[in-house]
Amino acid sequence: MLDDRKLKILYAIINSYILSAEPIGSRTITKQYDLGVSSATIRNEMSDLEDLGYLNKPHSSAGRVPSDKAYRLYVDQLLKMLKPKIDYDKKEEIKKVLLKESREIDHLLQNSAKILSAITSYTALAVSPKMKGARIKLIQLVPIDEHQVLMTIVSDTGVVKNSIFRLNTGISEDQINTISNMLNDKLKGLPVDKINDDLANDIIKEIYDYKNIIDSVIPVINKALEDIYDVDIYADGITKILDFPEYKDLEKAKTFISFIEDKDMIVDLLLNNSITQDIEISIGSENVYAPIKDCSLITANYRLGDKVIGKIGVIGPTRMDYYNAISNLYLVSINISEIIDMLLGRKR
Amino acid sequence: MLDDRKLKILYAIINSYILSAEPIGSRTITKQYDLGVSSATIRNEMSDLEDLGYLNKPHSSAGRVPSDKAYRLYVDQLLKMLKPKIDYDKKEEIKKVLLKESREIDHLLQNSAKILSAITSYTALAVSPKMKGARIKLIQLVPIDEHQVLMTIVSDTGVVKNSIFRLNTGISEDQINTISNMLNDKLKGLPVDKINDDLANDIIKEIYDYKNIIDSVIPVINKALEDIYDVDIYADGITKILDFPEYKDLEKAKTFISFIEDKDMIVDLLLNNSITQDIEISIGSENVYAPIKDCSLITANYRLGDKVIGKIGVIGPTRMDYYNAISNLYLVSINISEIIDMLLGRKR
DNA sequence: TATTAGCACTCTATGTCGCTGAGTGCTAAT
DNA sequence: ATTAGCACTCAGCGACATAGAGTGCTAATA
Repeated sequence: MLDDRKLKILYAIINSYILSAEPIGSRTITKQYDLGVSSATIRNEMSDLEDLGYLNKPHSSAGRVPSDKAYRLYVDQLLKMLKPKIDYDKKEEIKKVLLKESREIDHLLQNSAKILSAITSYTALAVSPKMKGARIKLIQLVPIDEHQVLMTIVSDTGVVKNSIFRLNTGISEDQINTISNMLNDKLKGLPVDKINDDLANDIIKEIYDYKNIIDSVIPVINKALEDIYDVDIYADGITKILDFPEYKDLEKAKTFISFIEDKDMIVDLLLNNSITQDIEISIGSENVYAPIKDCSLITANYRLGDKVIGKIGVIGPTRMDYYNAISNLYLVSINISEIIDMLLGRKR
Repeated sequence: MLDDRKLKILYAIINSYILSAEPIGSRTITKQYDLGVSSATIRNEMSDLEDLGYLNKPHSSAGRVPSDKAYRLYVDQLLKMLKPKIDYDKKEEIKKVLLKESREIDHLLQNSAKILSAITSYTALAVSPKMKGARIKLIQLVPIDEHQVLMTIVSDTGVVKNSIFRLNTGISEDQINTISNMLNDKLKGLPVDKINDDLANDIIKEIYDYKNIIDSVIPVINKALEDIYDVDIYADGITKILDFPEYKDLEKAKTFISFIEDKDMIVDLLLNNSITQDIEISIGSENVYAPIKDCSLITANYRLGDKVIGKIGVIGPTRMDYYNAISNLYLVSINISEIIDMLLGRKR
């Protein structure tokens, strides 16, 4: 559809615009790129590219600015080129930094966001491992004092969840332990989302003696599981967006930052898109949420074994250094997966 | 030192300026407050107040702006007036909202920050209970699989800390339990900051058989305790600062937001000042940290029983609605203490 | 003696005007 | 098909005038 010259010109404009954030004129192209044609020709081609929807003009006598469609073309091309190139030296460099302070998954993700934001100079986001599809590895009750019991649930994705709850009926340590063991036998290995009231009734049937206690424990477990679905968000470099001239407008900046601060939005943003691709990119108007309709979001999966359990991403202006962002995001995501594998062990 | 009329004028200026954020002229005062004197008299008094350091002029032909010294006077007065007035209806109203979603301390604090920011329209900060001075209520080890052990530590301040660690030497469930019980016997009730290497040696001496395992557990405990000191920060309404005209300057806004995002700074800000007073206020230049030298920070303690275990605060421009901020902050802090008492029980 | 009316003066904010420079788009020549 | 040339457009910028809010001083007043 686009002939070679148009493509070259379009890429030249995109590259220049990514650097300068200023509309690009025909003379700028002739000066900076040796395309062997005059500025008038470039002008004609630019006019065509505008008609085709790849370029926009801020006003009639200004230079051109790439459209979202142009970035899409550019990025799709870039992804193809990038695939085989992994800079292993850089990956190890990042890994070294990550390993230094990441003995727990939450630290790991926080640090990943930090380092990613530092390398790319865009805002970085990470979401903690999600429980959907996870299995219970351990559930146990421990008496803390006469009336308080600590419940701990560990998932095979490495998430640990504690709840302290009160029991009104006095209960002995032995009884608690019996129940704890029984719950563990029943629930260990089960997918988290398979635990429901039927199962609870099952359990009660088997040990009717403890019905009262079980009855009070079940809601605690359910609440805990609810909480466990409630993933955490790690953000870093939120204010980086203020460095870009397109966010000199306070109202825009405020909208953006408020959006990033809104946990529910970000969870939805990161988890409610497809996870088929390793790297997902949504550019400007492709984004569902209004506050980021002139941003680009790049996300990558991280895994435990071969199962995708979470995401990390960068978000910045559509005029973003996609090459840098994509490649570094990819390196960080690989490292996260590797380190999680290390922390949780290969056997599951 | 200040006669009654000067004081009235100063208060009038402060009140007007808090509302308008614009330098206050002598005529504004005569129009809005009935002081029974002409604008010329006000002008003379304002000139005196400026000489005394209570007022500043942005430029020679502008109105006056209160100095930090003026706010200090105003706030000290306000605190005296405010002390006996607690709006119990409002307190219960806030409590109702807080109770709805705060079954764990972290949610409680997050929600407190949220509601506080919503009521005051300033940025709200809260710090999770600190472990300094806390006692260990429970420590236990649980085998998860052949090589992994979950360690859980519960403090009497309601903080629960989990660490999953690996043991290279194979070890039976019974052995783990024995060690777990022993550690619990030894450490339960001890102040967290009393746990050190001497104690570790003590333990090893008593059960030399398990030396290897104890040796590998001790560093895990230490690391966990380290983490446990590492309090969390909850912030809400960070972008609220952008609503104030004094932060229309992007660079200033960026500095502020970056500061709030810097966890270490905020921890220091909240915990490293005296805790003698229930409400602490630092105004503008009284603040140590440069990025908030034109902000005011108001903090309140929350308690478990009679022990101060954490802080919550609001931060906004020095031109802040102190009355609203102080009284609501106080109500929220009382509620936090009460709810924590409920969650953790009165018996310790 | 304290207060006030009156006035000159100061300074910012705002709006207007014209210029400049970068850029486009068209036409005619190559 | 390409390009030189030119008229035209428009944002950005500085210069300038003006308005308006406010001060500080002086002299009159109670």
